[in-house]
Amino acid sequence: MDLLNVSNFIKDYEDHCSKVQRKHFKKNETITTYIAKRNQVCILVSGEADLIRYDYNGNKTIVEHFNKYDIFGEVFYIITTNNELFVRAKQDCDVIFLVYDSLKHKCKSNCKFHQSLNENLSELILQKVTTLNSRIELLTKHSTRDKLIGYFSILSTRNLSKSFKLPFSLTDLADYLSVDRSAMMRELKSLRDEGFIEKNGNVVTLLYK
Amino acid sequence: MDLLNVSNFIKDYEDHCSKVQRKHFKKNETITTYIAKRNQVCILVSGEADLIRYDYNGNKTIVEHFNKYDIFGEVFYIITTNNELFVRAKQDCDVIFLVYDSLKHKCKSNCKFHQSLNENLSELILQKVTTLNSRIELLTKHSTRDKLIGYFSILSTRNLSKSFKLPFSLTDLADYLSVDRSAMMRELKSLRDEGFIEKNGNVVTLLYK
DNA sequence: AAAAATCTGTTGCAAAAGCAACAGAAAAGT
DNA sequence: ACTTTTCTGTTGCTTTTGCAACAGATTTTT
Repeated sequence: MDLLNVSNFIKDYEDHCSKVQRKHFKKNETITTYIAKRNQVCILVSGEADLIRYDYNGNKTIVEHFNKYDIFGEVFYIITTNNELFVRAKQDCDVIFLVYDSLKHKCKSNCKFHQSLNENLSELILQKVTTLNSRIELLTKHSTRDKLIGYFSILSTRNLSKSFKLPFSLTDLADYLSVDRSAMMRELKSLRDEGFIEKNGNVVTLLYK
Repeated sequence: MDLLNVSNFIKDYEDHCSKVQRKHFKKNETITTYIAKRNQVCILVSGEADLIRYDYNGNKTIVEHFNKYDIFGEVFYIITTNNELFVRAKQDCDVIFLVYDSLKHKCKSNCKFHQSLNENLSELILQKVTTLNSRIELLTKHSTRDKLIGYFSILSTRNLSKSFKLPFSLTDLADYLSVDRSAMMRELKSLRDEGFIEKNGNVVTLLYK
């Protein structure tokens, strides 16, 4: 599906349908907290945001990183008491809030946008599955080095370039890859020393192959 | 959605629609290999199966474990050349094969089952997302011990009991949790010695809380 | 029933990751 | 422009993980 289409759908949907909210968030604000049974689906219309989890030890994990038109929300989660999950704006963001159950049933005004969004939603969810699978692939790598290389090659592929900007600070990158920051820094240094990568600020360039 | 309904839908769909295949597999047979652009969606109708990945180092990972009515298939994946992904039957299995694109468009006979399956499919995909998110939660745990405890409490919750049967051999469990087998065995021993769990064969009982 | 293959449990040693702490750089807030 | 906060880069030390190897138990195959 074309991203522009999503945008148009959202615009139309918003105009015709109740149960849809659009909100603006400033940098660092909390967009939503994952609370069970809300059935919440969110679409990021502009900006960037992270889904963050703190577990019972206080360990922070960046579970996902969201860009324009990514969907997120508590419907996708089994909420347990051991975790606190919330989405934080990394820049100013616009977000559409929907209720999943209300999508499945027709709305009162029987609007055609309802059906359209419904169809598109399954496409968006499918995209989410592929994203999550890539994430799992990263996390199952056995070493910090393999995680770094794996993540870099994802970014490289996505940017169609050997050079790309990291969407995270290094501190956050460690939380995303689920590794110790100091160990990651060490590995990053080795990768540079061994000539695998180049790094200037938050721009990384792959030198291999 | 009720599982029985899925089953009925599948039965009806099969009877009315082309582009649907049902096949039987014996234990240890390969159900499917993930090859790009196939657009394949599979539904496990009976039996159990694992999605297995071998990376370029020959490292084996059990990416997912499938039970009755789980869906899987290459549509959910971005296939890279570094990986070999396939699904292996752990017992005799029955599997329905669909082509994702053909689901989105109406079939020639314009059958009502098409639409029904389509709707249900989005529900099934949503379920998949929640499963994958639980998996990510497991994999982001920092120690082998936390992974074991986390996995055990998932099984315990799912079985509504402090006791449950592991669906894996210990060798496979290590590949599923993405840890070294010997390290896992050590940790398992400590958990037993410290009185957190009990283990008889492949039945584990949680003793805490 | 015997042979082959796989799985479990264990160990010693090597390598990697985690922890804590700190100083300088950079960014954000006032 | 100055202050405060966060981020980067680094290190010494400890703990955990990974590797390789092996023997006995269990399961599967012939």
